[in-house]
Amino acid sequence: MHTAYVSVRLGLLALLDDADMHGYQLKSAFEARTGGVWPLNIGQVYTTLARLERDGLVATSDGNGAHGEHADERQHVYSITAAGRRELSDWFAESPVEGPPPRDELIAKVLLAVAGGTERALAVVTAQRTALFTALQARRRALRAAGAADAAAGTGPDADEAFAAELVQDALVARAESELRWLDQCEARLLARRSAGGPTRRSS
Amino acid sequence: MHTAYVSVRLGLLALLDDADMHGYQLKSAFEARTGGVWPLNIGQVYTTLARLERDGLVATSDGNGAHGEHADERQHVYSITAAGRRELSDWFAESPVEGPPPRDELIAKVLLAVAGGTERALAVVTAQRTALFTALQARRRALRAAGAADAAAGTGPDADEAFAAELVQDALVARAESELRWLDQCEARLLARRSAGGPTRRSS
DNA sequence: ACAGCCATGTAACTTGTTACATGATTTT
DNA sequence: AAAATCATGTAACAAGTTACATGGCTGT
Repeated sequence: MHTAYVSVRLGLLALLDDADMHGYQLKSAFEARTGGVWPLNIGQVYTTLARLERDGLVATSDGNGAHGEHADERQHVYSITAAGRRELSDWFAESPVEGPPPRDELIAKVLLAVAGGTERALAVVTAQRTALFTALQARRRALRAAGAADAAAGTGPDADEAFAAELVQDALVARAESELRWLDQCEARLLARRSAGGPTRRSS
Repeated sequence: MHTAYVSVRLGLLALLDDADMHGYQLKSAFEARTGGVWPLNIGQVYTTLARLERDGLVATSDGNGAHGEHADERQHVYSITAAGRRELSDWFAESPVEGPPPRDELIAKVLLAVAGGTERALAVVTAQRTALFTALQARRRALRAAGAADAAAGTGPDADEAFAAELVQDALVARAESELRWLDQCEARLLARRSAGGPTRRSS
């Protein structure tokens, strides 16, 4: 496929690769697997499943096996198809960096603030840094909490979910730290530029 | 507005806040401002401008002022409106972390690979790390090149573009480094989990 | 009876994205 | 004259997202 940023679609596919499920289960599984940070509207599960079925990546069957008769209408079980498995393994193997990098909100904000002049850019950088710092502290707290939950869960039924939560909090903390460092770099470059007599307003 | 990830829409708005332009100029300006890493299909500029106009965030006028008569049809100049400025300054002020974090391709890939078992997850982590490392080296080279270009441009006409390229390469390098560190963490956690007798396949 | 969860789905909409058609102007 | 660049737009579709309608089942 040629479209780049498709987490829900391939996420559902990955869950179905692990086990056949129906829509409602997929919602819970998706949220559990992503440490609870990515809520998924149940409606989207069904729209996405319909599109996956349209594209032949999943197949549906009634829950009661092949009884036919008056099989329970409201229990559609989805399974991944061979084509779906192919698509999924392509996704897992695929390099995360081919073609242009995904548009990032923070990067876009800063770069485009620079278009409005050095002063505006500095203001935006400062504001974003403050907000990020607060968020980072919250994430670190969440990480400690996740660690405690993980220890408590041991190898119990919630261990998988706690493990996922830990991984995702790691990632969010790492990202926030990297963004903070980048904002510092931006500020330094902007200040250097201003004192070097650079443009304070866009030239053309 | 309630939709979260809108870089093109607000990007064009930010550029128009700096100066009135027509569509074709916006394409060049957007790409210049984003250091050339985010190419923008010219068609999208016009669709996005049409939507911005529909929403009252930009206004259009013919290029020849208010002549009326047979003003050049093919030179539409767009300007930001008061409502547009409000929207834009909201965007700049807005915290990057309210509500759930954006779905990230790499995080999603790893978390959902974990759903398929520890071994699969380890394979994905390794593959992604190798690819990322290669990309990181390329980015560092690009950054050195951007630095050289910046020095050469001085305060000339290309200085703005070179400056933007530098900022964006900083960001991409920082992100890649953070992702690499995270992948290391993931591997460590996965290995610890495996040797602790954790599940190698999803339980239910 | 009622609240709340389980379960399925649809209609409507948003932004992002590209392929295509069209023509003017400038450069070679 | 041909090629490249400037310039504008439309049609069509993908994926994400939510509000809403519908009903079964379970516990109080």
